[in-house]
Amino acid sequence: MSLATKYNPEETESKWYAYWMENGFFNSKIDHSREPYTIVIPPPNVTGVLHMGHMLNNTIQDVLIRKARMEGKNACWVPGTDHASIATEAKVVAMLKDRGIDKKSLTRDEFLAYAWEWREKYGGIILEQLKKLGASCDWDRTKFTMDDDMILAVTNVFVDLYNKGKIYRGIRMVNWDPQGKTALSDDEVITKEIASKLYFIKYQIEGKENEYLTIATTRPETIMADVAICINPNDGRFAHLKGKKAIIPLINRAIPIIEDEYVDMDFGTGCLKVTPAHDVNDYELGLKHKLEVIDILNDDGTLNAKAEILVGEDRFIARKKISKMLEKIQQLEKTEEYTSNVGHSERTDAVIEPRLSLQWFLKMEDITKPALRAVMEDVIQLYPPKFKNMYRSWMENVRDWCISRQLWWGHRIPAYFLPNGEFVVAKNEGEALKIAQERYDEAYTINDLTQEDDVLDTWFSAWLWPISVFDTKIFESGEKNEDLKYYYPTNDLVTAPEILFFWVARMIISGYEYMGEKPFRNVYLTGIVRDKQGRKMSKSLGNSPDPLELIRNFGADGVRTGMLFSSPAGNDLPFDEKLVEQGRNFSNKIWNAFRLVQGWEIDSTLSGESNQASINWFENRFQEALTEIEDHFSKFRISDALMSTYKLVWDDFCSWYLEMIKPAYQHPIDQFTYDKTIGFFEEVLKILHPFMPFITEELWHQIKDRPATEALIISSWPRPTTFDAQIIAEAIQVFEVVSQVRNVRASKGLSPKEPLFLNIKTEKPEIYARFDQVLKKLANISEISFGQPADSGISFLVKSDECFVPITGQIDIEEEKQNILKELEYTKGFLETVNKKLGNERFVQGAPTQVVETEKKKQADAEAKIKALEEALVKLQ
RNA sequence: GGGAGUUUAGCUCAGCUGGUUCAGAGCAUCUGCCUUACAAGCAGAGGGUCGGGGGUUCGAAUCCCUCAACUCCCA
Repeated sequence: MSLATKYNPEETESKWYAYWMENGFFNSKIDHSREPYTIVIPPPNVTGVLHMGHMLNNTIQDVLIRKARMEGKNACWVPGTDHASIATEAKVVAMLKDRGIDKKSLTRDEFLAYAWEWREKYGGIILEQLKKLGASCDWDRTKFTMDDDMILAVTNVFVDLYNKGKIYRGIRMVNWDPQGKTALSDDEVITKEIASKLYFIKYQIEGKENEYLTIATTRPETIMADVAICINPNDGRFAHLKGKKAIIPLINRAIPIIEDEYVDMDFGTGCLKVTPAHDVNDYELGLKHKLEVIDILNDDGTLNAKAEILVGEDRFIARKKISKMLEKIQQLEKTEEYTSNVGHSERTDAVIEPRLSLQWFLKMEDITKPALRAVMEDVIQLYPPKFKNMYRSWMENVRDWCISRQLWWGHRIPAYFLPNGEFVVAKNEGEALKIAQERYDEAYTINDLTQEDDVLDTWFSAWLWPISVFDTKIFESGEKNEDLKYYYPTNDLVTAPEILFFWVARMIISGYEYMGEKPFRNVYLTGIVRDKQGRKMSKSLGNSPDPLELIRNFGADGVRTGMLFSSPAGNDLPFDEKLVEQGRNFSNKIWNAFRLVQGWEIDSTLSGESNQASINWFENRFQEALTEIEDHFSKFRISDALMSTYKLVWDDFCSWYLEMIKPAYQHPIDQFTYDKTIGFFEEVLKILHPFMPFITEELWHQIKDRPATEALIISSWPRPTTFDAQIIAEAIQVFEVVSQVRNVRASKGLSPKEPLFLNIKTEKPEIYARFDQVLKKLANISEISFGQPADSGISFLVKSDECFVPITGQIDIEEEKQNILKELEYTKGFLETVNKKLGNERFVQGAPTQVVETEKKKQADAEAKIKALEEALVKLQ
């Protein structure tokens, strides 16, 4: 035997991946004779290295794409990465810091040169890692959201939407990340519950020596930005304060006391400090009452000159100091422990500062409508469908999308400011100048243009992905190229629910806006990979295994199946190394099954007749399983499809079929059975291939030498046909007898080597006769007889067939009696409930006839069983 | 505060329109085996009354109500 007893994946994997690449099996070209099957990868960001979430997500995509390829579809999986403005810029800034370079000392172009250098060096890592997993992407199509043509696409979309009046510039309260020094969209903010304090601060009433009002706030450092105190007009407690002014402590500025029903009389003290520059609600209130806006914070979260005191201090330090200062002048009445929800930057984890700034927005109200409808009407199907609710609530309450970011790394906004304070939007300087000259002043030159410094939100490029990976020109010309016509809409999108709004919804929006058509048919939402304690796997927690290490230890096939064993759509995957271990064991099982078959000698003079029943059974069983597997796939139940495959291979093929037809040691096998078995093996390898591409391709070529045109990856998926359920049921009956005989041996301590007699009392002896050889081999039976047994022995029932194993000496008659009595009692009880049902007229009349029929059959079976048990009991006497 | 989801064997999960494919699977556990394909294995076994309570029905894991716990989304 030339093969090792243990499968060694490392060599196999690199060999076959190279082979697939060399033969261009991953590449897809337009072919109108075949149906396209397209997936665009959720572009991992260039800063990333492969993590467990990617592993799960890309394994699923690879399973889908490989199956489609085998089904004869023109499978096209487009890979790529996105530029991840914030994350990448943060990495580059950090890298520069290590080299002793301050970002502020660089020009934009100098900084971008470093950024590109960084991306050249690290940007491709994650794609290389995907190859280790076996991902069969069309690498020739690899895209990056900041490729020249992709930038142009984004620019054109911006200009187009601006010209349509959908993009505007406005002052808004945005989520400011003082660390990243950029605005964030609402989706990039994570709210966390933080234990903080509620500070009760006394404000003196103007002109009254000893009269104060008290406000409660979690942010005492913002009192210097207060412009009013607000009370509820219905609040009798404060009626006397109407029209008066209060004095801000420490800086002694008088501010009006205003009235608005917005104030919650039950919360805090009922007096609300109004700070429009630093709170969203206060900002709205400020607009309503036409209040002044005083912004006391710098973009890095330190206090500015308008604060008058503590200028230059960080906001959190200022908070502590102000608390002390207030205490000193006895205007801090008290503090209370308080849990508040505080927004944090998804990228930098800095506490978000609500901040007023001039930003670019995309109007969402109209543009989202077709996208909402598409999902609600299942034109685009979400798996699992429970996400429809979430999708709807988001789309119905969507706010305008803040698309500008105060960063350098990204798509620079194509807006050009003019000396007269106006701006024009155009795809390049030349166009912009032309418009500026036409609209404002013929005398303008290129030097009069100053381009907007901000870049666009990363998602503003990613939302075009299903279109732009095929065609970047359409956004300019409106003409679709051939690729786009052929591959769009794509078929399935596999991604995480976390980015359902960030990304999926926006792709749907842009799909309808620019193609008038959905970007994909199905969206499969994977769960989050968690550790055993249920925590999300993350770099900062250090609770994530290294995926490449896992692949080294368990094989890519093992890891792929391990990830899929327990990951129903939309459900989190509690990761446990046990899972990939199970995957590895499965690889090994398949490997060894092959070693067995490969070692057989063939004797062409032998007849395979005795194996005919086994072969027949497996053919039908395979079809049954295939039908099941297809059904699972059609519902995106990938885990279940894998489990059905797993059981077919391990239980049916290895544990039953191979054992049934296996020749005795050092005996040859007949040609017919051998050929059939190899045929089965090949079919099994095919259905395993999407899950375990490497080992299956290896064994496929171990079976025989084949040219590249016959590689497994491009072989054809087995066609489901009808199967005979009767044949399968009969085999199960025989298997059950085998199990029971083995059980008798185990419970009586008999050696498997000692042959036994078996007597079966049945109405259908032909079933057992057909599997005569199998029964004898698998249960080590020397002789099978039918009819009434002469001797006493151990008996058991399989359905209503009564089996006897005559053994002498070792039987404990009393124990046997007890066993039979126990079963008899149970069966009688069972019969009673059935009889009760059938005796109930309302049941007989009300229930469907089929149900009544099965009850009658249950009755007959139970009666037969009771009779058989009673006879067995008599025999024991 | 509003909304959604989950709760079935030790663990992770299936159980579609209420009725034998209704109590299942895989893993784990226990027992016996190194039987020349595989100890990363083989053979066998045990284990849950379906979160609690109430209701509808001839019949409920499945429908309704209620309580509880957990998770997520939005505010």
